[in-house]
Amino acid sequence: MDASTQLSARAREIVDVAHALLEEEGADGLSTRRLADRVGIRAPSLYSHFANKQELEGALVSDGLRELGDRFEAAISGSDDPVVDVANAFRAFAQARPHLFRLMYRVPWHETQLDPEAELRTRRFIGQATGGDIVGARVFWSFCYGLCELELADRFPAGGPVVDELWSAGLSALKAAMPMSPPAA
Amino acid sequence: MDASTQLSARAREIVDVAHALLEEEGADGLSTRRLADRVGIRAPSLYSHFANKQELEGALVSDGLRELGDRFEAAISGSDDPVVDVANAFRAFAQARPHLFRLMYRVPWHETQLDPEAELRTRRFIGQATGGDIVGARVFWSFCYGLCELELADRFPAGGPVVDELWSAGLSALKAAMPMSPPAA
DNA sequence: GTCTATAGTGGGATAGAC
DNA sequence: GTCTATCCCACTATAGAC
Repeated sequence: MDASTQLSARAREIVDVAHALLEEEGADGLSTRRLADRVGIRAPSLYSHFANKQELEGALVSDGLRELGDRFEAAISGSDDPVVDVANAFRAFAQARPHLFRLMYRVPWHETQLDPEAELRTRRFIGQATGGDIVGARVFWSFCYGLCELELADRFPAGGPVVDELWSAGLSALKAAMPMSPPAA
Repeated sequence: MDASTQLSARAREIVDVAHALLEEEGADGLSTRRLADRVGIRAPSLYSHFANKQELEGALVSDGLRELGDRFEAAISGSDDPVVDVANAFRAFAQARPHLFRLMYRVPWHETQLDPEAELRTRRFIGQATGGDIVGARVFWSFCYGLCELELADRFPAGGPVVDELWSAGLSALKAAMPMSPPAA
C-alpha cells in the first residue's frame, strides 16, 4: 500500500498526532510510547495500524511531500521567476517544518513506502521551474538542500553574513550561469 | 577537554576500533555493546574513558575534521584551481568515509565537544581557496555539502545525468558567477 | 478490526565492588 | 580500569479479549 494515500480514519488520526509531536519535540521525541500516550492507546496498538515505525514515518514524509508540492504549485502559478520562487518555497517549508524536513531527507526512501505520486509531483514542479533542464534542477536542488540543512543545523557561525545573503547570492549565481530555458510562456 | 587532542592511549585505541566499526556497519551499528565486544571489554567500561556516547562520537568527528583538513591542505598546495580542488577533496572524503561524513554533519556541534582547532583549520583552507570571500565560501560549501549528502542518500534517480556531471556543472556555474578573488599568488 | 497484556531483544547509562 | 548487576526505554511479536 502506498503509505498514506489510503489511510484509515484511525491511522490518519494517529499520523496527525505524530505530526504535532514531531514538531513539538523533534525526531528524538517521536517515540511509540509518547505517541500512543497522546493518542490515548497503548504503544503496541500502533502496530495494528502500521507494520513498524518506518511505515509510520513514511506516512509523515508523504504528508510532507504533499505539502511541499502544494507550496511549489502556489509558488509557480503566475510567477515570472519560477526558479527563485520555487527555491524560496523550499526554504520556507524547511523553516516552517524543520523536523519534518530533516526527517524527509534523512530516512532512506528505498526502505520505506512513500506515496510515489506525491514525490513525482514535487519533481514535476521543479522540472517546470527549470524549464525541463534536469542538470540545472539537480544543481539547484543540491544548493538549496545543502544550505537549508546547514542553516537548520546552525552550521553558519554567527558574526558572518546573514543566511539570506548567502541564499540570494547562490541563487543569483546559479541562475546566471546555468543554461536553463525560461518556462514555457 | 577537547575531545581527542589528548586522548589516553586506551581511549585512542577505542576510537580506532569505533572508526572501523562505523565504516563497516554504519551509524546504527555503532552501539556501545558492539564496540565493547570488539575492544574486548564490557560496555559499561567504555564510560571510564568517555562521559557518554556523544563524547565518543565527538572524538570520531574530530578525527574526521583532521583528516578533512589534511586532504584540503594536500589539495591546495600547488593548485592553480584551488576552489575546485578543495571541493573535489571534500567530495572524495565524503565517498571515502561516508558514515563518518554523515556523522560529522548530523551531530549537533554545540552539544558535543569537538577539537576546535581541527574545525578552524578546515575553515582556513576553504577561506584560502575562495580568496577570503566568506559569502562565496559558504555558497560553495552549501552546494558541495548538499550534493554529497544527496548522492550518499542515493537521492538522484538513476537514468538521469551522472552525478559527476551535476558536480562539475554546479562548480563551474558558481565559479563563473561568484565574485571570488583569486588566491594570493 | 481494534485494542490489551505480556514477553523478549537490544540500546544507553549508573552504582558499587574488586 | 574493569567488572557485575541493574535500570530505563525503545521496537517487535504473539496470544487473546471485545
